Amino acid sequence: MNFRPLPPTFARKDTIEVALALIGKLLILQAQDFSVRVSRIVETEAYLGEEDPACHTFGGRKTPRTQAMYGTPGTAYVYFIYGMYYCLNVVTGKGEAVLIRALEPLEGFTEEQRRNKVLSGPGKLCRELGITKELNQKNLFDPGAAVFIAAERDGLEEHSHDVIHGERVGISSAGDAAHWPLRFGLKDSAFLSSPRF
DNA sequence: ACCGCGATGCCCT
DNA sequence: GGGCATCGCGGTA
Repeated sequence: MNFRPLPPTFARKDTIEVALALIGKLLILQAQDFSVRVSRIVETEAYLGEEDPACHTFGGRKTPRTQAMYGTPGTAYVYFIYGMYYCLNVVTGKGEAVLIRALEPLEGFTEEQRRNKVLSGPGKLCRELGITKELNQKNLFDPGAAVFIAAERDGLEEHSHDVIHGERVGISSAGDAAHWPLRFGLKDSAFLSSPRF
């Protein structure tokens, strides 16, 4: 598929802007056997660092796990949750990050996988794509890497598209922060995660 | 359609 | 030892 690399500084912006800008971008995986899988980012969530009760770095926590979140903007933060799932984030710097919540399979997937929406959820997409701690702290904007983010050429990204927003998912114990509208989705996409916006 | 719950292991106190 | 940025199942309606 035809894609356009993004500047390495892509994620060096306000976290909410990055969460919005990532909608419509491509996540590309190149395997050792030269097979390629391409998907479109259709849903993200912003995590606003030390001031955000729902964020892993809330209160300035510097632990082994949160190390990646203080890395260079554009690095991957992959964490393990509920004993069986990984979740993938794009670090934006200073302890903030954007969670990738859902993808639309575009290339390198079967019709059945598309029908079954195997990438519609933060845990599901990592399971299906084989994303694990191995990817933690890797640069996500290097077109030579096994996993990277790029823009779609002559595709959705070249046209205007509407983004909807809603409350974040699964953080009910974070007080008011649970209601902050930091979840973003591609309007009318059939590949958004549960629960509905 | 919605709701409740169990699985399962790491992280942090 | 408690909690968790999830998911899919089984029950009730």
